[in-house]
Amino acid sequence: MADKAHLLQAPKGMRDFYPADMAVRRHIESAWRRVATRHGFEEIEGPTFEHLDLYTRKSGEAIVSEIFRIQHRGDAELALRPEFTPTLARMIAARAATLPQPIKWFAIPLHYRAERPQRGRLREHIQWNVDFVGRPGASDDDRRGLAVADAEVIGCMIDLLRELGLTEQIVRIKISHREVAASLLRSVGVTDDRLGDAFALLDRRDKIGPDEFAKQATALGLDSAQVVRLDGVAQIRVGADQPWDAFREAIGVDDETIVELRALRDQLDRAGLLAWCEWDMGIVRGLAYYTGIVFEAYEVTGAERAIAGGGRYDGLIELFNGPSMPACGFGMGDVVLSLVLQEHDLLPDADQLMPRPDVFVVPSGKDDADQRVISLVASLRSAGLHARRTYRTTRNIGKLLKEAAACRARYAAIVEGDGSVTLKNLATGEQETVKETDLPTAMASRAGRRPDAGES
RNA sequence: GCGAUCGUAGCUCAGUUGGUUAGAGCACCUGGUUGUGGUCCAGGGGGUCGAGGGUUCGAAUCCCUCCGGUCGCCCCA
Repeated sequence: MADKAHLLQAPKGMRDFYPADMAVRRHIESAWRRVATRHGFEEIEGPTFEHLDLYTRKSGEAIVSEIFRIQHRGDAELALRPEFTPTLARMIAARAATLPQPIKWFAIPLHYRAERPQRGRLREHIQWNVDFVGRPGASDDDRRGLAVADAEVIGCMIDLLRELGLTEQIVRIKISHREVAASLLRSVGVTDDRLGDAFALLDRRDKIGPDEFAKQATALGLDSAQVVRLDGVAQIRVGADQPWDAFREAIGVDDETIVELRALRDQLDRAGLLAWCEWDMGIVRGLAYYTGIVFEAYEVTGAERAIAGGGRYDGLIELFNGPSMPACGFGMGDVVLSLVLQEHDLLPDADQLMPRPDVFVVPSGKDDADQRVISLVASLRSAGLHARRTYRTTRNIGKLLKEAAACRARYAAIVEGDGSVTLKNLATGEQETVKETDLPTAMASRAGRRPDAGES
């Protein structure tokens, strides 16, 4: 591969982040971190590589075939992580005995999949993972008790959407339940050995159209009356803020089967979140480890892939040799989220997101001003200020001020060379003269700089 | 893994039926207008036309292969 052009390209499906791109990325990541933190989740991180069998243990061949594998000499095969949940389960299983419960953790890791890139899907992406592991209340086996955790997780997700400017008019959280859906499928006439295929078909309903749907449903062994009933199940969509009876009648199963959904509704109602949510039995989720509620966040026009998705996976910690612990969580990737924000004009321009210098220092050209710039910048930085300077040799003050404005500095400091500095407020145009030695303290007090100013 | 489509400067594009050393605007850089963000002036860097091969006297242009982008399929973390 001595191909020079080839070496200049990022590998397929991978992204370069130039400063402007990085500013946008940090904008999203910091919103994730801010929201998860205020909901009481603590940040963790795991290794980028895991043992390959961490994934092969539970995932099907189709998923395993899309994992990037790493073979180093004779060592056991490694995998670039395709998802975070197995790592989370492993970390919890390893210390389950000593961790205070419930465990509320989040992570913002990079994930990898060896697939053909397309809209909303790249080979490397950043995904926010939020998980609630353990029982939210006193230990009991009350099926309704876990709804508190489910609602907290969904509430955190909604708060993030809101934080970035999205509304319930733009995004909808579609909620289903694995067991409820399975029960519905059985009642339609799907046999247990065809349940998996029926779920997959349910998931595809909107994409393949009614005719193809009917054809494939027939292939599952359903007669024409059953196909019609299955189609009815796939199309059940009831706003969560509608009366509960509307949903109960739509799916037509007994109260015992939907007790967890009912409990979830109560929790979401108390948190004031029902307007964002919708019961949709067509939501399936591909992963095998989900055991209860499953949910996905969609842009309402359906133009994009799911913004986020998750659910309850009560058996997974045990599968990694930990204790039996209930768990619920979701993942939200940066790619689809960015697309949706962009479409709705909610992604600020990069220059609005780049860090702003407090002060930009330029020499006047008089006396030894050039030399004084160096020590002045050093003392400003020592005072904790974001200080930049020009590297140009021109003495054209106009051009230097333009440079200061271009990087969105709050103030420009013109070093006069006689021990004084002309300090110009670039927003208002006001300027004044201060002593060079007083500049760091003068700046610190007036730049309105807060300790966290660099983060947001 | 399969299919469609695209690829000329950082960006948006021009480049005649194949015909000299491949262009424009914006952006960027340097300086000037002899100290205030604009305007203006002068100058500059940057592309082996995605890469490699073929046809031809001659290829950005025609053909093949590969590499990427985009959009689908499969699958969805």
